[in-house]
Amino acid sequence: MVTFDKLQDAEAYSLDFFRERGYVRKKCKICGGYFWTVDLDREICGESPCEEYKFIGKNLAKKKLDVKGSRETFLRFFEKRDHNVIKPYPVVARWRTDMFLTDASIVDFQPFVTSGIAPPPANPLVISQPCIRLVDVDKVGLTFGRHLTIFEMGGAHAFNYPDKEVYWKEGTVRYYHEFAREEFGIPEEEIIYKESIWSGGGNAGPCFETISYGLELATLVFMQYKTLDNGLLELPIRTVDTGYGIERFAWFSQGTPSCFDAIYGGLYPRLEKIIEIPKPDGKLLEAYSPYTALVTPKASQTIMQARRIVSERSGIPLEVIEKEIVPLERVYALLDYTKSITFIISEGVVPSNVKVGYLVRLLIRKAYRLLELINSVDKLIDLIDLQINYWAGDFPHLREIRNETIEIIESEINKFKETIKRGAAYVEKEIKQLKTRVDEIPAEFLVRMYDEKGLTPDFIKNISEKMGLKISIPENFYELVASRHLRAVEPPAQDWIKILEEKVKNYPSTKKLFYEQPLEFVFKAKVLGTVDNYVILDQTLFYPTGGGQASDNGFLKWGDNRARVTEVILLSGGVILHKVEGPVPPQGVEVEGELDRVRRLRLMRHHTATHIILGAARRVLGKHAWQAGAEKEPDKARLDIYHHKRLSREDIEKIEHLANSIVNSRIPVIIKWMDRNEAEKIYGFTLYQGGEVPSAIIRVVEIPGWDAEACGGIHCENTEDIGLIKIVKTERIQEGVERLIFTAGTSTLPYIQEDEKIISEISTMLETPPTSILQKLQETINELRDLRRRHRAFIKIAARYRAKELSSKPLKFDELRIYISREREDDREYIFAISDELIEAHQPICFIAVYGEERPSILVVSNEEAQNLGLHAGELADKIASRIGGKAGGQSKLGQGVLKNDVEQEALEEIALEAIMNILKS
RNA sequence: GGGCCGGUAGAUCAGUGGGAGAUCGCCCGCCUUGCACGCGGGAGGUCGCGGGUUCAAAUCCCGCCCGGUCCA
Repeated sequence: MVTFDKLQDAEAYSLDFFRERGYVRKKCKICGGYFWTVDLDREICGESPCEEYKFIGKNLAKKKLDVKGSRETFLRFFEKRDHNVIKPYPVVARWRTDMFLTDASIVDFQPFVTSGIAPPPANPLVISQPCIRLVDVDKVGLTFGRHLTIFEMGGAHAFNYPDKEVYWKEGTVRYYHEFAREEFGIPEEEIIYKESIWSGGGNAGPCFETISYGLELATLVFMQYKTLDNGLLELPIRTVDTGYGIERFAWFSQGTPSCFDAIYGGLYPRLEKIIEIPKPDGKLLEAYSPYTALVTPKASQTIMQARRIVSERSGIPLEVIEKEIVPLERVYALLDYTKSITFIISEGVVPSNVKVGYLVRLLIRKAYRLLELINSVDKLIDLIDLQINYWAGDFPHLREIRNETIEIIESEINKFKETIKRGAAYVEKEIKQLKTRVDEIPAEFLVRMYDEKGLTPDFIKNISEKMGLKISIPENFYELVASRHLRAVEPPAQDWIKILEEKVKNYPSTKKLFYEQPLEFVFKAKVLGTVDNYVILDQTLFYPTGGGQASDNGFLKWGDNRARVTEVILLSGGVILHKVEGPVPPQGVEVEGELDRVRRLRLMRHHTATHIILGAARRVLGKHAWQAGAEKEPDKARLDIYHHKRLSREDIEKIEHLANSIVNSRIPVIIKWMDRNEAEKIYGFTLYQGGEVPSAIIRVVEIPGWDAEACGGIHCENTEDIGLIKIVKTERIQEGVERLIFTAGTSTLPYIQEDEKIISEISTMLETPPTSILQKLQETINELRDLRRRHRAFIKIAARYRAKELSSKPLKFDELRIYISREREDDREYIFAISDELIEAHQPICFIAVYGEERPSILVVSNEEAQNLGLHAGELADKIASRIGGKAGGQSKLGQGVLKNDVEQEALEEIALEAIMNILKS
């Protein structure tokens, strides 16, 4: 264990190489950082924002290179120096649980290689890895391409084991130096090595940032420590982690005003046919570009601040920047975003509101808003298509999956348009209201609209300005949003697994018999010990819960004793625990284990069926249909897959047909243990449907020609053993994730029986055979509607007669007319209709009715004139109700309530009149 | 995985505990050569589902389903 200060020791950066070449260590007078240079007069480290770019418009490199040229130069350089070239990994880091996107080349080898669990595919190796970083997404364009959401990181990596040293700091810096000088012709005095500390993903180490002409071209990291709370721990494996900026080398070699010109220069002619590319004066650009080095993409610097700095130093007025440069920046950002979108979607990510799907949704929305700003809102798909064609030469999978990519993005755009449309109507309405109360839009409103409706402040600004309400967007808007989400996080529950692991840490790992003998159900084993009611055996046939497969159940027997095994779990140390009910076998005894045979066979069928269904879904829905989760139980299984639409009846039937055709084809299921790197080479990363697998050797379950997955579950020997696969239900558990619930083999029977029971009961109730229940039901519904309509009509007629009857004999007090009626029919509509008929005249009228048999209701209606006499209908209703037993209430014109006891006409009249008299008297 | 918002007529939505509403669309009539507009009339609803509180729930509370959105 060492302290963090260790990383700042000058010793960590002092190399023989520097002494040989005459490098000296200096302190930057601007940023205060240490750097190495051969230029004794140099006082500034050269890294942005300390210094502006010095290579713009110049021809400093040996040759001009595009991205491909830059990449090839890099790969071939290291290939010639004994590095094996490795193909790039996906940009979606599905082999990792701690991150969504590959943001550095070393990510490909974490955590298994860097931690020593698995060997690297080669050592040393070299790779050009497309990386995606979204942290500075809003400032892409501002720095003229120093920052990109997607870029290629040239990684030359060496893994140094205690017993095998490849190369370390000296070798790394020498390679870089040779590369910069020989391949790009950068003179030694322009190659600066700046000291820095790198830390990320729980690791840390010293590093050099290499700088030439104001541009950082590479970072050479020496990953050496594991970071702990109180210090650093030396790692057994020291990793050389270099990141050469492929696009930056291309930019430097071309000296174009922006990095985007270097990356996309070849694309501009075709791009211009789709959108207008602003063309500021070339001299203006060359004058402006060097000072974009002064922009730092940090949250603390606002975009306006950044612009002011560049304006001051370059001497170009802000108005000119706004008019000439900003539109160009938008096109730059658009190019970058659409490339990121293309790469992510092409790897089968479905836009959604969770996980990586959310990240790509944000990108698509940002690209869409940018297109709106340049009046080309319908061109997103054209740009995606352009990117596919532009990069497909180097990344062929982009073209292979083109149609699917386009369809998913189109669907996402349509969803966004809907959101915008709904949002606009809502905001207009809200602003109309706000205008009556305030004269400026409150910040809280902006935050609420963003949080609830996904509407950005600039969108609201548009609308509110049109409607003439002032608005100012707070600089700390996104902090306000974040603060809305600040809530105390619940501490994680006490982990009982951890406690068990601690208790069994001295036991040897349990021998697993279930992989060798998947169709054996009885075994003998020795009891090594027990913890509470958990039994530890030396070996077992019981499969523990894992990989989404439920555990086996069964019995342990010894002598005349029998214990029921209800759960089996595998602890991280390799010890398997058998949870038992009944007597617990004593330590040292030999037991006979017996599995619940039917349960196990059902689990096997469901597991193999899950692989088959996944293969079918990927064929029916597309390659984006990755597994999002799965669970196999004896009576059913479920598989969650990514998909951007609800599954139609047709989709489901297609999947069922395909899956059952694999069952019928009687395909043997092949299971083999393979070297991790080799398996990835043969099957690709679709192996990891179930998530990461932390080992050098992985177990591959293959249904030849259909599906291959890294999987620890127990499977059928042959697809035909499954018998039948039936999807019984689908749900959408989240946007972009569909859940398929299905059954295999005889587990299907209860579902069929249940359906049949329901159909048969409906059939009986409708008094019609099952084949015509639909028609009969339709007729029944039609009839119901017709009856309802007629009922309403007759109520009106009946009420008119009843009202006429009542109005002929009102109780009168002066000009007040009172109608009191005990109605047997329990129909409120009817009573109201009578009331409406009676209440019309222009004199005080009060109508009191009790209706219904069981729990009679009371209704009191007073017209305005009656209310003026003091006859508050609600109070009157309550007074009457409380006399009879019951409660009521209401407003002055209308009172309602329910009575506990029945009341006849005479009694009702007596009580009601008394109540009215009391009110009139007071 | 968590937070927030919403679900009322075919569509868009109003309705803060006391009778289910508006606009558009639909149907009929009038006006007009015809269409559109205009005028008059009409049909259309298990207020997402289930439970609770209450004399009384579209409305308040709880759970679920569905949709939207933000965050990790």
